[in-house]
Amino acid sequence: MPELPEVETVKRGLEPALLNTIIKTVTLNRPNLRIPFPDRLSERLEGKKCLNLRRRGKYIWVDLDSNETLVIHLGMSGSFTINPTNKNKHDHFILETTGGNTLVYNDPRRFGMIFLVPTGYENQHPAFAHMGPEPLGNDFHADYLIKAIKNKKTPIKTALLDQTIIAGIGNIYACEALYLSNISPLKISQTLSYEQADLLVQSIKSVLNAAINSGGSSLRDHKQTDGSMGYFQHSFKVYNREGQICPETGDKIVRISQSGRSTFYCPQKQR
DNA sequence: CGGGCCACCTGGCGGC
DNA sequence: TGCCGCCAGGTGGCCC
Repeated sequence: MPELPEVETVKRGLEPALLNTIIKTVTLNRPNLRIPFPDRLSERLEGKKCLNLRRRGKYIWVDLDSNETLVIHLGMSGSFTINPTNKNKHDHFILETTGGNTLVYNDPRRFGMIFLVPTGYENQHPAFAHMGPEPLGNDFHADYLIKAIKNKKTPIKTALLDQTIIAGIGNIYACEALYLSNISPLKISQTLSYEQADLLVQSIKSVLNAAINSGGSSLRDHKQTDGSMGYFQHSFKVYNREGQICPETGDKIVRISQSGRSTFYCPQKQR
């Protein structure tokens, strides 16, 4: 599922259940997700207080009072449910807090990741060492983007998925932002004009903020931490809309493949 | 180093 | 109803 808006939605959902509470018990129903769970994970979490929740790109960071930060990535199919009514297949990681809440991580495909980093040294971890700026932050702007792609010969769609250029963009919001910017996903990155880069930056910020305000997107079975669905998928202009009509041009939205991922766009509007 | 390809997994869907 | 191929929100290793 999850790109920046969905991860942000999950982080906000976890906050009331985790912040300033103590992790009472940890249950691991298997030895690994995409990577093995950290050594002695349960002991390193149990009895620790959650001091702060943060998000970096598509990762959630939970700062503990043990000078360790719990890092969670939801992969393609990971989700959290707080106080679920049923046990489900693929419930892999479960936290119970002294506040009386149960947080269940479910992930059918197990592309998710859970690991620990020393608090304050997050950026030394390989996952973050070369990560690009937060798209909603002040240091993501046209000057930055132009510089970041000035030697890039890959299509701009592919560049938007590169987490070392921008953090948190995935396949959906890359397609949506390019549509809003009237830029072809096939356009070679280094050929973007300053004006196009500026419009793209504004479109990225705009679409991500709109998605966050809608509670993220619910594709397939992805739900929020309270079990409810996000709504932003109804606002997709091109993603998953192959063959449908672009409201601006009346032409059909097409699907192509770039770097092994589907790209949806309106060839008339996006040149 | 840049970039393409593929693996990692399970499950849903459409076609036959 | 069942089987099969294809597709899926991400990441990273390998190879050229």
